[in-house]
Amino acid sequence: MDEVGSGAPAGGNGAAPRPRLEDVAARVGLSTASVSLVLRGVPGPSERTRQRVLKAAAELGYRPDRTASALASRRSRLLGVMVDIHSPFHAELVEHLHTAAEEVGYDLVLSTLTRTRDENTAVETLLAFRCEALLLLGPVAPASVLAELDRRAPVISVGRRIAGASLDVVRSADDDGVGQTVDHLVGLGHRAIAYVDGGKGVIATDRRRGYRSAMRRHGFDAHIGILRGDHTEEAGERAGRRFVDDGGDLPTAVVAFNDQSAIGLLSAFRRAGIDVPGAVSVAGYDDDALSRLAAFDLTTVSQNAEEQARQAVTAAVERLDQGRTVPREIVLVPSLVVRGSTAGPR
Amino acid sequence: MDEVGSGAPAGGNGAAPRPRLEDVAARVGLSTASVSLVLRGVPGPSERTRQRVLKAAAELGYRPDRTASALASRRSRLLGVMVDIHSPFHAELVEHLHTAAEEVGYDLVLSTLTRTRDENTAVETLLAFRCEALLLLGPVAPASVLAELDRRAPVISVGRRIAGASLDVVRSADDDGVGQTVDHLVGLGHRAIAYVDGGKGVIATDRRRGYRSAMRRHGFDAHIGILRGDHTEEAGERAGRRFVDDGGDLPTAVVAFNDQSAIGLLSAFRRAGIDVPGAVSVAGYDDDALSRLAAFDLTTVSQNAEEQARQAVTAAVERLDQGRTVPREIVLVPSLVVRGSTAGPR
DNA sequence: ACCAGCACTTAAAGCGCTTCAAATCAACAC
DNA sequence: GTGTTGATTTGAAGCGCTTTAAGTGCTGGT
Repeated sequence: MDEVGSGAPAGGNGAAPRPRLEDVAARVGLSTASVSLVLRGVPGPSERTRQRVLKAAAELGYRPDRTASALASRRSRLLGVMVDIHSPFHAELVEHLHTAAEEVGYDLVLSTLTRTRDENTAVETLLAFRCEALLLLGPVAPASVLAELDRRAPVISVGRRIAGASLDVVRSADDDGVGQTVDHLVGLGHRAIAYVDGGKGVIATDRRRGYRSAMRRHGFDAHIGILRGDHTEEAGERAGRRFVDDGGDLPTAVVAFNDQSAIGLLSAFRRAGIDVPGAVSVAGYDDDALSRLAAFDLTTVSQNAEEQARQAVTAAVERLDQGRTVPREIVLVPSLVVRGSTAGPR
Repeated sequence: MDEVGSGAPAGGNGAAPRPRLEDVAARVGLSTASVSLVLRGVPGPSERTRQRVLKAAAELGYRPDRTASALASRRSRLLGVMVDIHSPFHAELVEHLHTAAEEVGYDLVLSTLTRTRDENTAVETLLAFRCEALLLLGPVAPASVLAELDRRAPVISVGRRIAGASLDVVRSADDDGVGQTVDHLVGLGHRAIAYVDGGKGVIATDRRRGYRSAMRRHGFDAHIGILRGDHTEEAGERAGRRFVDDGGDLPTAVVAFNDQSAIGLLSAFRRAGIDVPGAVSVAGYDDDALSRLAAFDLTTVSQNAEEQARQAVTAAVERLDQGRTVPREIVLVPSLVVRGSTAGPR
């Protein structure tokens, strides 16, 4: 690549350099120190000064430079969030994280997981940005790795339980959630209730356990049936096709690891002409946006994304601004959301 | 909020302060200048020095502080990306943007649009991070606002045409894409082809125009039928229900603004017992992950997310490192992806 | 010996902002 | 007048890194 340009990070065209604190200070004939205080809302400056500074800053279109202030204050006021950009549930969490963070004066930095970007890269990026705490949405890394990471910056595991609990966790009781779903189906008269698994993560393990123990609790050990799967629509669909191809003894209800899987499952059924919930009931998990669509109208479990986001931010703030050092685990109670994809057995 | 803690941005627990350039320098008995050169791969330092520095840095677990280097170099090497976190298509773009940016030594900062976070906030956040260029995915702001923004930092509009073209645009020919879809349906024998609109944005306008003109081109003016909608699954579903409720003269094919809408549409049809593509064909736009699912198997239009991402990054680099100042518009040719949701009319 | 030329290194001046200790000032009490 | 006090304001020292002009040694040529 041949360098032709000036290398200057100039604005679009003939951009004037952005105004600095010093420019604002000069305009009102004060020191940069005073201007800094006013702009940050620190008590001290007189009302008159405050007004003049604010006016001058507005006139100049001054925007503080985060980079510089982070360096000087040794505080970035940034929370790093690791998300799976393909997950609707994460999208919802991020929405709420944004508002929760804003309320306490923090900003978010998002780092996404993709096919070519693993948890490690994502987290290192966050750290390079000097995020003060890391909110990891459904991390997959082993507990030991996360514990190690926690020594670099407070880590909050969102949605996933951590064995030794050496770091903060905000999650909902996944086993309970699936248990409620099974209870609901049993209440409708189902016995042959199958489960489409979510893979090897801790979250998947918990939900699977919830299914298993609920089935046993109802004395349906013999009906326990778990199909391999993961967190994608594709996995749900594959499971659906397997059911269809098997023909014979279809279960009367299927519970999926999450809504994405459930939607794949449901669509596969309907496409094969199998009525849901007429012929088979389907339930998901997460209560994500799609599950609410009338066309899917999926019975699912709400994890209360908003509350989880709020608690995660609170946990971070406690660590950062209130000196908490002992780990905390916050377990929310999930709640079943009954919609139209479940009904009595055929 | 009562401040209890030390306010120190300490790591999880008894965290040692992260090593600085100076620490590495001290360890090898060199100046920070030399270390900086080595670590940035600038030619100059001798091979021996290079090795020793690298070794020391590794041993100390040194990580450069972006914040500081951005400040010092007046270059952040950051590209700001504004995305709709609920859009599967954007998710795909982001994936490719990541790899494209990495290849040219830039990093991405994501700023999401949510119900409570508009384009303006998203962009200001990006600027506060000192992003050197702004890649806006499907921006909705008026051209004048974007042009104004372009004076602060080069703006690349991705996916959306800009009237006066005073800034860079990377997009695909939306009208052509929808045109191809209509041609395909006409080829299958359809005449009554309806369209579910995407709202008021420029992209929606272009696609709508593509539909209209293709219909006219085929002499089907009388069959032109446009239903109100937007970019969500919900809109598609509402449109689907409207068709179903109307009963009577259902079109034999429906083209939707995007895949999300198409999936809502298709699901609404199937749920109502209307076979797709048996009774009605459905087509979408974007070729996003869900459209490929066998259960939906949606005929759609590929915008080539990868190429768009690559071009967008290239455009930014040209602006930033190669001194280009005249705007460029790159229009890719979309390609129809025929799948199972379209077939001959009933 | 002496100097040019080359290959490395580094001192030092910031980048734009925050932080405090210290200075300034007006108002007051003696 | 003088000393005090509380309210404001500010000088100056960085934050951790980049950058550039200015070294420092060496080599080789003469």
